[in-house]
Amino acid sequence: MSFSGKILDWYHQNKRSLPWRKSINPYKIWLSEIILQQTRVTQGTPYYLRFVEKFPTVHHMANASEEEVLKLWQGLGYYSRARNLHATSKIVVNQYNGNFPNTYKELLKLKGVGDYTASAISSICYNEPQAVVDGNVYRVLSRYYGVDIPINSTEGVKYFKSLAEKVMDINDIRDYNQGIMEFGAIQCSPKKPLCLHCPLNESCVALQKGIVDRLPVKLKKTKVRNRYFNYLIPIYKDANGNQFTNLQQRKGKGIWQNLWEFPLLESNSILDIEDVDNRYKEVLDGIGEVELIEFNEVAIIHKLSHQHLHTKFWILNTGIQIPNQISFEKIKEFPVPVLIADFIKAFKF
DNA sequence: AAGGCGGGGTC
DNA sequence: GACCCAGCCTT
Repeated sequence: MSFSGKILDWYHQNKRSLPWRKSINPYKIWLSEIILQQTRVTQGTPYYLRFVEKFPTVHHMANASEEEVLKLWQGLGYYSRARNLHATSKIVVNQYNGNFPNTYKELLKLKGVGDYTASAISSICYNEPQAVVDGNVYRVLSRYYGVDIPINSTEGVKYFKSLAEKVMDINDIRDYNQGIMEFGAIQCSPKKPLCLHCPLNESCVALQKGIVDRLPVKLKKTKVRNRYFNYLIPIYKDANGNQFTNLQQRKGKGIWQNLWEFPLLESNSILDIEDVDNRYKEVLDGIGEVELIEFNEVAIIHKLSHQHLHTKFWILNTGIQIPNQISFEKIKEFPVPVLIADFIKAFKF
């Protein structure tokens, strides 16, 4: 039997029941594909369920604010996906009359939709013969055909896309594409693949050569940058006992764009209480004299894929109102990075 | 062509 | 610690 035939047979026997597989509604497929970019099914599924609950159609999402979308996305990471998700929902409503484009070529024009996602949507929703190439497909093809071209090189991207197109089943592309990805996730997994009872184990080049654990080949790793964050939490209590603090929205480039955080004093190394006392006015002026309290003695190292954020939180009790202050009860309504959400939880606002 | 962009799970 | 995850975008 052909490669694609075995993939299809395996899929029909082993596919998981996943919420987005219950329909081929392009809005739901698009939503699931954006959520699942660089994200495991187990992590993305609860987000998908909350999104379809809150935004049943593309119109619901388009009518929401970016802030609402970011809040629902909070904790999932790669927040440009959420910003593009919202922007695209508005484009689909306003420029496509609420109907998603139904071809690979048109889908590719949408924000946040690249080659993989356009292929996935067009094949799953419309049976258009476009080969998906995600991390699973790279792994399955590189092993089965014994290809050691780095998957993240320009040559590799072209080679594997071409190979994927060559071996796909255009007569059932919807199930074939989902099948090869599911096969990569369940059977041909990164660690400890189930080669012993694999339907392809008699013709898998990597297995025959004993190099399954060395494929696929990937170039280098990202270098990690250390940064030193001092979050300053101003606190003002009024005569009625109501408490206030301050949040600011991250703008411009870099991490966590459009998410909210406490006033941030970034430094070149870890600061002690004296340093902060001398410098807090750089980012938090107009709050008068303060009582400065070190919240965590040992810096929290929040790890992103490319940055390590050595973070200390400082409490600044002040006797006068804080510019742009917000009440404690409002804090939880803002979309914030996990680092901030964890602090909010620990501080018990 | 290379680097930036999150957070969590696994080994 | 290192690797990986239904990748995309900018420079």
